[in-house]
Amino acid sequence: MSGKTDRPEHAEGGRWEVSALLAELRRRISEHEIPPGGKLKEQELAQEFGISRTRVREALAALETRGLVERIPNRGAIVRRFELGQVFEIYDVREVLEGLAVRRAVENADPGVWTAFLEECDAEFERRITSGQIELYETYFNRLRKTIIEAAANPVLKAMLDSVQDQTQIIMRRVLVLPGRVEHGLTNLRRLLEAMAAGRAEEAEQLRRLGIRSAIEDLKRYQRFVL
Amino acid sequence: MSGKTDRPEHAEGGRWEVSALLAELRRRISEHEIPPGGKLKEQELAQEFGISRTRVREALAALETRGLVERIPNRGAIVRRFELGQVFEIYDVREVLEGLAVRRAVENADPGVWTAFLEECDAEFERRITSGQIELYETYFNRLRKTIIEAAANPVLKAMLDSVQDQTQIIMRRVLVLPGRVEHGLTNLRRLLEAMAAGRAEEAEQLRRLGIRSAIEDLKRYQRFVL
DNA sequence: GTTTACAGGAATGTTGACAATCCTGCCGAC
DNA sequence: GTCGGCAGGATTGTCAACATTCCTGTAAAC
Repeated sequence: MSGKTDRPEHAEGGRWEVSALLAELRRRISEHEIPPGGKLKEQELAQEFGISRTRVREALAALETRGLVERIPNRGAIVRRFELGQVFEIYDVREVLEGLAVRRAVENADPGVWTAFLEECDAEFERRITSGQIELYETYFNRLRKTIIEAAANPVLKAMLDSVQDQTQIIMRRVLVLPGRVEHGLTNLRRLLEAMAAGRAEEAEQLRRLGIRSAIEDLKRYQRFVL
Repeated sequence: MSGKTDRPEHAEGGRWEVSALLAELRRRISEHEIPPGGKLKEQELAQEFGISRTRVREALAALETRGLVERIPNRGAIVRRFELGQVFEIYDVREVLEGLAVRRAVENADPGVWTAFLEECDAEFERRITSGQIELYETYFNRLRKTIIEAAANPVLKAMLDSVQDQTQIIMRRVLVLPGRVEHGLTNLRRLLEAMAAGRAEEAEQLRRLGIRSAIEDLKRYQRFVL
């Protein structure tokens, strides 16, 4: 929707810029552009975005309460580093939240939406993914997930899911390349979409939770390679 | 020493004061000391706490990301006012989160903890509550809830539950006084504690969720009196 | 009587400067 | 050679002042 500002230097936006900085920092952290433990220097960011340090600090504080950075007094803000145990904690919560989202989505939305996703997920699609184009799966899955959360129509739920997504995006991307993971994920996904298209909300919720647990199992099994 | 803002000797916490202000504001909002829609003036708070407006602003920003206040540009921060629909949205999420907490608590903690709670919840206890001492129920329930969340041992889950608790404390206190609510709640609670003491995690989770849905049903039924 | 324009005051938004703290490189003692 | 102290620079924390925006009361016009 709202295009990116190519030039942060012309400052007419007032308060809009601090949220732009916030979104940009979220992206950089999620995309691993700034690695865990990386420092976020206030002056640097202030200069880059053409705003004052005070406003940068505001964005940093917001990132802290979102759990993306850690602020040590007098030592600045660093990108938070997640222990494996914390990832499991996050996914324990994520499992029930995503399940709720799927259930509400099935209850609210037209089944045709899910049928369309199901048709898109055909043999040719699977062949292309399993032959190496994993980013295809990622794109497809993110699109589906976004549609589900949208259909769930619960802003509180959406905010919490956004938060956990930010915190775990990188690590789950690493899980995607593990042997057999996408195949397993696709099988789960088809069953999930079938249940959703058929309007079986309870079953869909359970399948979604199963899919998440399955991914976590793979993470546990291969944790030495992921970290 | 003769300054207007001579504070006690332990006042040099630096960053400690801003979190103290944050906690105090959280309390005032939760306790309805500042009503929904009430304004939070920066200068007033700065003077009361003997700190600068900049730090007050920091606390206000944190409250905003926690969803407790609403900040309108150039018009200041007001305590957020919840529509009934938003309360339902929050409780949709809260249901699955509290359920998860109970399940993990049963899995982690010693069953004796729940037996103790169960014994405390006897006929005499119920008589005193139903004869008007509703605050007894509230205290007891909050204690149990805190124990459960503690036992669940998941900081991410705890943070989210704290957040929803802050946002709904007042409205659920109003629900407590509705006809038959505490009686209904106590019955649910006993069954829940029995399941927990017996180590039936799945059943306990379902019972906890049932209890929350039941409270929400009462809220729906009497919504004209609650709002 | 109602509406509109406008000035005065009050509150918020933003900035640059100053103070406190921490990290780094260097130097001398043992 | 290693350890501890010690400036000097860099970075964060805090503040008061200035700029901007919004609200309010007053008065004139219709």
